[in-house]
Amino acid sequence: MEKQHNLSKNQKIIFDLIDKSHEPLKAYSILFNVQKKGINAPLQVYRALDKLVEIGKIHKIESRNAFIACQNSSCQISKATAFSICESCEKVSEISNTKLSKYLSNFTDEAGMKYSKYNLEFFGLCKKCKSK
Amino acid sequence: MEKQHNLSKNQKIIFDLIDKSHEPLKAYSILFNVQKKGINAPLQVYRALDKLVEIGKIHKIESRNAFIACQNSSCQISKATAFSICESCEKVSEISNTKLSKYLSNFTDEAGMKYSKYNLEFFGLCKKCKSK
DNA sequence: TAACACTATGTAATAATATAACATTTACAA
DNA sequence: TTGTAAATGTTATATTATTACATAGTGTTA
Repeated sequence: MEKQHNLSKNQKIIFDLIDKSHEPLKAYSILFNVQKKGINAPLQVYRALDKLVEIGKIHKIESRNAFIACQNSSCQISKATAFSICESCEKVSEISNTKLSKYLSNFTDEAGMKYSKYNLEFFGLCKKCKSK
Repeated sequence: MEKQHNLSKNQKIIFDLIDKSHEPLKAYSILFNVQKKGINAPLQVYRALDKLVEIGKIHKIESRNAFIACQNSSCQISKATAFSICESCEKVSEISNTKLSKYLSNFTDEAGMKYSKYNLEFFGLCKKCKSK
């Protein structure tokens, strides 16, 4: 059983916005969009984002400074994430591939270290953009 | 044969600084350090960084907004990078593991796409920090 | 060598992303 | 009901990165 996290008011507002979006959202674009709901300051957004990332409801796309909802019900706690990013249209998809995640979780470096946490970003052209 | 890139004056100053450093450097810390050499503005730093990243002499650690020199003579052109990052002391090492890079370069997603470009960041505790 | 294209530089202003510090309130378990 | 952790609200500020415009250097080729 996953731990149930009851989102607070701000967390819920911001999660709902990100979850409904079909593209990664940036912090200040989120801020702009939630101002009518009484969230006025960057810090309120960043605090909610931090918490949502921490509990695995959203992920940060590091190379884009943007946030998307987790597409993968099984990674709510894990911090092992993989994405594909289209360099033309900026579409981002979360990759949930058991083989890949097993491979990376079991990866052992030269010093014999394993890492349960990782973030992988693949770059290329999505199907649509490729066929243009 | 790799293409030889003759670094310009600013590029050389900034590359040398990063290359000598034992830790990733941030843009404004670089700026501070090269002011005595006549580089006065952020843009001068960012332009050099962009170019150095483009030609593969340095890499950006996305999760840290910092730059390190490429440790891997064979990735001067490739944009396929992997790093381990210690969450305690922030030590960053470039991983050059042929198996890993082959695995990732050959990875095919659900839609049948391959990606020659990727960035992977592993997080954990380095040996030193683990034994504390 | 002149003309051209391309790359790099210099400078000022500003945009975009993120955090510090402090006061207060809410949720909820002991 | 009291103590504690989490969340909120607000202001100010720090950090990271880009736009816009003017100038200078480098290398090619006519």
